[in-house]
Amino acid sequence: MKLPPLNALRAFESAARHNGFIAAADELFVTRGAVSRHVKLLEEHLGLKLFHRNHKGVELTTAGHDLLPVLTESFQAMAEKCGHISASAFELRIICPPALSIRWLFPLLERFRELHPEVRIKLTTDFYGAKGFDTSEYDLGISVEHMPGRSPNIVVLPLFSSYLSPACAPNLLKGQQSLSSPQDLKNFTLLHENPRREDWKTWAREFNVEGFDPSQGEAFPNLDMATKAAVMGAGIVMADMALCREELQLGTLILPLEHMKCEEPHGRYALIGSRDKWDDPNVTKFKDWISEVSAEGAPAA
Amino acid sequence: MKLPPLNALRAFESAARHNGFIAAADELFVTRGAVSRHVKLLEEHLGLKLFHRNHKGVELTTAGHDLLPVLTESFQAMAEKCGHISASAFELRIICPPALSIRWLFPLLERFRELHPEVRIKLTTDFYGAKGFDTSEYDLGISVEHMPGRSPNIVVLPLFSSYLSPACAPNLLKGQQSLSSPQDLKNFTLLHENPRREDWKTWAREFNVEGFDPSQGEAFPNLDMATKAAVMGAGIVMADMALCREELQLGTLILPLEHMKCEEPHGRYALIGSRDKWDDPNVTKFKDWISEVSAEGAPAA
DNA sequence: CTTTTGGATCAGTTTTTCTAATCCAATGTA
DNA sequence: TACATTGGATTAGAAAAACTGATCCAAAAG
Repeated sequence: MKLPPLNALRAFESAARHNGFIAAADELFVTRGAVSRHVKLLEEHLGLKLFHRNHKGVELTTAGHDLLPVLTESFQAMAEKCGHISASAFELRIICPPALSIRWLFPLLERFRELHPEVRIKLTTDFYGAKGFDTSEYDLGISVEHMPGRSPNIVVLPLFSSYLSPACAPNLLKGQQSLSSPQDLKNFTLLHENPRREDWKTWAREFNVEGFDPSQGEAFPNLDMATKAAVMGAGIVMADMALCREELQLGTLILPLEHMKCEEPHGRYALIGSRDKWDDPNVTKFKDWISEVSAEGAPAA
Repeated sequence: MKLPPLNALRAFESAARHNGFIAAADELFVTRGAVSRHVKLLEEHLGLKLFHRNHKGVELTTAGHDLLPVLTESFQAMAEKCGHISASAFELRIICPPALSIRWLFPLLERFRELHPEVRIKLTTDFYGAKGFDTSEYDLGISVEHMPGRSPNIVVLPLFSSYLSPACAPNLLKGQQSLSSPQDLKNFTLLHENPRREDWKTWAREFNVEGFDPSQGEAFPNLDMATKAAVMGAGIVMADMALCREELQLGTLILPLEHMKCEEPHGRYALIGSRDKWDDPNVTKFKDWISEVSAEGAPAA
């Protein structure tokens, strides 16, 4: 079956729903005549009357009653879906792990919003989860990314490197224990970001340090909290230098072994997204903006 | 949400389904340019791309993938429903009880088909069923109708009267038993149409006949069979004179009490239908035709 | 008896849509 | 390397569709 003229279907649907051509005309922003004409056209197309025309308004025929619901449902479904899709065109769903989010991205985001007020950013502050970056849930992700060979439809844009080095509150070193060589670490509590990274271990491996247990100490759900704990003097955190610049500047954290800093060994901070959406306008805006922001002020040089 | 231009939606749906604008253009009987334009328009309306344009054809974006199914389903549903409705416009569903159908309507119907070949008659030969004439299943019904006061949205068009009188095969009266007064009926087997009518009883009441048992005898599922049984000499049927004109003419049935004939006491043969459809073109064609046919040759005058 | 309500209709105009021709880029083919 | 082929984009002009606004009409309400 060939579909009747769609606009005629719509006019009929509206007229039937409102039980009158005038109401339909109002809804569709046209004149009564236009609606009348559309309905007539549809009736001719189908070969039967859809309305009984009484002196007072119209009333659906059996056929009209039969036809109405499927039209209403269909138009409704299409309108709803188009609405969602259209709304999603102004939406940018970003996922960023906690420390990076709260210590870096979040404060910057306001500037992006000023620059592109039409883009509605939905930021999720969390780790990716077991299956890695979920392209159906998020348009972009920001985190430390191991560059080579991801899934083929994932694109990675490197942003900046960061460096790992042990950090602690200055008071911690005012006691009996000194911390001038890595071996001294055995006398301190180590503070860990638990769920993902094994930064102490990698740092130790990187510098071939032995004589302390890099898994000893206390664990936190993310690096932000571990860092805060360090500020409070709870121990020594393997700090991500890009993420605690404020503490370092204020002097609430110091780097007792500053000469021993290694580049994030898992990779670099990067923006990732699906190839599909990589050239979407909003994604592009964000890409451009974040590249600039990263270049301008990020690395702990 | 305001619906995007419907024709653009259709063009996109077709293009997406075929994975190409050319195939869609063929399906919609337009040029490639038209499809291209429609899709572009829709994309502008939604504010995002629905296709990735590669050198070789097109490929749906995430948004496109998201949008396609609801469109396909909706258009499919609408097309199907319109198809059904449109087909029903050329259909006339008539129900007629067995004896009337086989003895009167059926042979005449060929003439109607010649006159209006575009109307597809679907004749159901059966009694109405417990709830009476079902306006949702049938457009028209033909049967004996008690005129006054039916359900308000049922219309009745009287066609012709018929008459009841006992009938039997001539041989039946060649035996010992004669049949010259109603009281003689007690010596014969009565033949009944079982399911609906109590014609013997009403006839007896009509003429105040006593001295025989009007419920005695054999029953058949309809009057056609009872009449045929009478022709075979099985007994005496309360014949509907309009429905056994052939037998009476041929002499295979006779009316031993011809002076005692009563008009169908339940009413007259009539066409009935729902008020809704009473002026539908096909219904009108049938009304006009059957009125004429009835007037011209029906009554057993 | 007049007004109001709700739809039908028509001529003329506006808007949309389509076509047909031409481009363009990539890819396979000779 | 040349060259046809494929599949989409683009454009101006032409054709078709849709809309308006005025006018009609019939029934019902005031």
